[in-house]
This record gives sequence, structure tokens and C-alpha cells, in this order.
Amino acid sequence: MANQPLFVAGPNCFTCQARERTEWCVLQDAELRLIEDGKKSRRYLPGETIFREGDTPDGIFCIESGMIGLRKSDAEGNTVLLNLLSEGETLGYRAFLADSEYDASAEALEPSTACFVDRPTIRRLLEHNPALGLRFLKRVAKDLGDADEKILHNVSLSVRARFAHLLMVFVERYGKLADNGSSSIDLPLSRQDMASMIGTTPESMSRTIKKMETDGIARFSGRTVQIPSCRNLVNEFDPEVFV
Amino acid sequence: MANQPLFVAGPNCFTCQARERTEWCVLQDAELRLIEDGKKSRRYLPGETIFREGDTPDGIFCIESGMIGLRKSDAEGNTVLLNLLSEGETLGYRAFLADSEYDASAEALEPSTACFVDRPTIRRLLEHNPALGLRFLKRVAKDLGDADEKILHNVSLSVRARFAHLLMVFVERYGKLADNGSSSIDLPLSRQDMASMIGTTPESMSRTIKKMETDGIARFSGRTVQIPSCRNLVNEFDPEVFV
DNA sequence: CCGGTTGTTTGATCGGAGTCAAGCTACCCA
DNA sequence: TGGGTAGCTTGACTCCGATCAAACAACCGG
Repeated sequence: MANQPLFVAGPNCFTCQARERTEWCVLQDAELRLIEDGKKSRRYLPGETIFREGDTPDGIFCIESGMIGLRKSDAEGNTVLLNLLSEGETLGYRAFLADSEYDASAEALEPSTACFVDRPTIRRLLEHNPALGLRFLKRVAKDLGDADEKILHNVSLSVRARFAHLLMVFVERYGKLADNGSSSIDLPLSRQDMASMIGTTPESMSRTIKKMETDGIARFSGRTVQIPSCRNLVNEFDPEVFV
Repeated sequence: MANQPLFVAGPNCFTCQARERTEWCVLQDAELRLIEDGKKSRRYLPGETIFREGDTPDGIFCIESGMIGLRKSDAEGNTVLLNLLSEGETLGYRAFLADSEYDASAEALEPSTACFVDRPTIRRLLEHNPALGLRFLKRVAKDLGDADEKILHNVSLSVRARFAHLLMVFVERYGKLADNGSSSIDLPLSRQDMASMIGTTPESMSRTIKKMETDGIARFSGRTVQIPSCRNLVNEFDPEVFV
């Protein structure tokens, strides 16, 4: 085991651990080879843009490591962080598959590596393996469901409730359960970015955090959050009818 | 031409004028025959429910006439009208294609007829004609784009600007251009429903309408709206940087 | 024709959250 | 090491829009 070092020079589709959980899990080895041979890999620094709202897609990106944010903005400079994508996830499929322009920008939130798979390769894969198209369909459908839920939340919940919900999502995605029943998360985002995810300002975000601390819902220190009781957190946005 | 009366007993896919503008336009006659023979048609009265949030889809609906609203609601009774669908449009594809539950309810807003196409038929069509799947993919992708835009609008625009935008959408979809350059629309919705489309209350809706009348942006009488100048209307939500 | 239900309008009030302004912290790099 | 730049926090103020309440209009079934 020590003879042949397991060193891998760069991202490799065959060894990618995340692939099993994504659209690409339906691919056979031969098909994977197509991607592996055709892809172009690149590193992005935090803040760097992968593609910009309005651009025309030439292919699809796949995140090898790091975290990418999808951000939409209007003429006056208002922005919303619509989605977070990490390791193994696909990026830019919506516009590509719909044959339209990007309607949001993608930017690296951490140092990240992403692979680019060009149009001819994707096209060949889709023709060769119809299950891949169906996978993407499901993915877009799920995203649509999430977006609809966000719309409802934005109009019916307070900033505090929306933030509690966001924290709960983070707990599910990045949280570690401690032995005493409390959860802890390393937030993947700045407070500013969290504010723009729930559609509020950094000032309101800051005040909300402070209040939740004094209420014992969560303890914040830097980007680390301790959640003593997930039940209490859930109650913030999904209040129990029965006490 | 008078010998053979063109009378059609019920909805018929072959004579459906709206089909050309929908996903089904890619179907051949033989494929259309499959739907035509397998579909079940039904009438719905205003307020009647076609399917309910949480139900499991058994097929896809297609609107033959009338107007259907997609409504999402939470436990506390808050609701949002997410989308309007009319003649020829497909309904319930998201949950069906994603193999998940409905995440919104569909209800008739006018007297409507809808056809139901069952799972086996859709499955056969998708296998037989891959273009249909691609069409649906585009449709979901477009819906997702719309949803994202709505999220951004809800956080960055005022009730008035959001309503102006909604009116503009109605002008594009249902508007008639008068000879003097003004547009007129027969609103497909009650004020309550418009309020829930832009995420506000009937009271605020009413006040907003009144203000826009006094400002000369639009003239409301019942469900009919006159828009003297679309330019002015657009300015409400997309203010010109250059005067 | 009337009483009931549902939708719309109007008024008065209140509060959540945005805005503006200023100080604070942390980190980068010259 | 220190100054510069982001990001974060805090305070004071304002205002949009929700809420509560009530009057009104419109429509429907009996």
C-alpha cells in the first residue's frame, strides 16, 4: 500500500467521493472517461466569478472542492444569495439545459476548484444515457420546489424566523452533533452573505443574532455556532400548535 | 364547409389551438393519439381543487380551458399564489417528473376544464420521444428562473413596484393594445389573489391601487384596467437611470 | 326581496426592519 | 508595526406595510 503512492495530481472523476451523491452517479465508466478526458479544471479564489448573470453558457461546471454561491442582482445593486453549492455538485445546468442565458452569477465563497465540461461532451452523454437527463430534470425540479418555499417564507416569516430556518438547513448540511445533544456548525458564510440569503441587511442580521443569543437559541463565536436545542430552533419558524 | 359541421363534443388534442405553444408541440399524430385515447377530462368550478399540496401525483394535467392557480400555503394559513396557468398549459409536471409530492395546490380560478393523462401514458411518451423530456426540462428551468426573479423582487422592491411588475406581466399575457397607445387588461384575478401573488395583504393592495390611480399610472374599474402608458408603468419597477 | 357570505375599501395604529451614521474589530500587507 | 480596508456591531430615527376594526358593496340562494 505504500509502494504505489495514492497521490492524485488533480481532480479526478473516478476517485471523486462526492459523485455518488450527484447527477453523475448514473454514469458508466466509459462515460465518465469522456468527462475526465474532456474537462478543464481551474482554481478560484474567494470572491472570484465563475460565470456572470447574462452570460451564455458553453457547458456545465462541476465543483471539485470548496464552495460556490449563486447570486442574483438587479440594476440598483440589490443582491440575493440564492443557493450554495459544494463539493461534487453541478453548477450552471439550468441555463445550459434551458438553452438560455445565466440568470444568476456564480462566485467562489472559499478557495475552490471547479471543472468545466463542454457542450459537445454533455450533449453526447445526454444522448447516450437518457437517465442523466432525467437526473437533471429532478434536480431542477427540486430547486424549483426550494425556490417556491423560499418565496412563501419571505412573505410569511420574520427575519428572525427565516434566519432560524437557514440555521436549521446549515445544521442538516454541515452540522456536527455533540455528545450532550447540542449541535455545532462552522458557518460557511460571512454574516453579510447570510443576510443576503434571507433577504435582509447586515444590520438586521447582527441584531437578530444578538437577540437569539440572549434568548439562548444559539451561541455565536466567529463563524462557529452552538445550538443547544434544535427543537427550540425549529420552533422559531415552525411553532408548535400543541404546547 | 357548411355540410360537415365543425362541432367538437369535448376537448380534443388534435384540434387544441393552444397545443402549439406548449410542451406537447413536439408530438407526432400517433403520439397525440395516445393521449387523446387515454386522457380523462373533467370540469372544475371556481375555487375547486385539482390537486392538493402533499398529494402524490399519478399523472399530469393539461388545461383545456379556463384558468388554474398554483397556491402554496403553510401551517399558519399564509398563502402565496405562485403561478397562473391557462388554456393549453400543463399542470403538475414538477412533482410528477421529480417523483415527489405536490408542493403546491392547484385550484380553478375560473370555470375550467382539465384533462388528466396517466403515468403509463406519459412514461411511454417520454421513452418514445426524448424531445418531450427536453421540453419539460426547459419548462421547469424557466419556472425556476421566474421563481428566482420573484425572490429578488420580493426583497428589493416595494409593494407598489411589485404590483406594477405584475400588471406588466398581465399586459404582456392578457393585454389588448388600444388605438391611442394605451393598453387594457381584463384582470384574471380578484384583488385578494393579486395581493397574494405579490406577497401582500388585500388592504395594502387596495391602497396601492388607489394611489396608482391618482398618479395616473392606471385606471381601475372592476376587473378592467387601463394603462395609459406602459413606459410609466415599467418605470415603477425598473427606474431609468437616465432621465 | 332579503339576509348572509365574501370581497373591497377606508381609517387608525403599531411595530419590524430598513437607512444613515459612527465606532469597533480583525486581518492583510507594505 | 502600523495604517488601510473589509466586515461587524450599535444607536437613533423613519417609514412601509401589517394588523385591527368597521363600514360598504356585490353577489348568491332561498
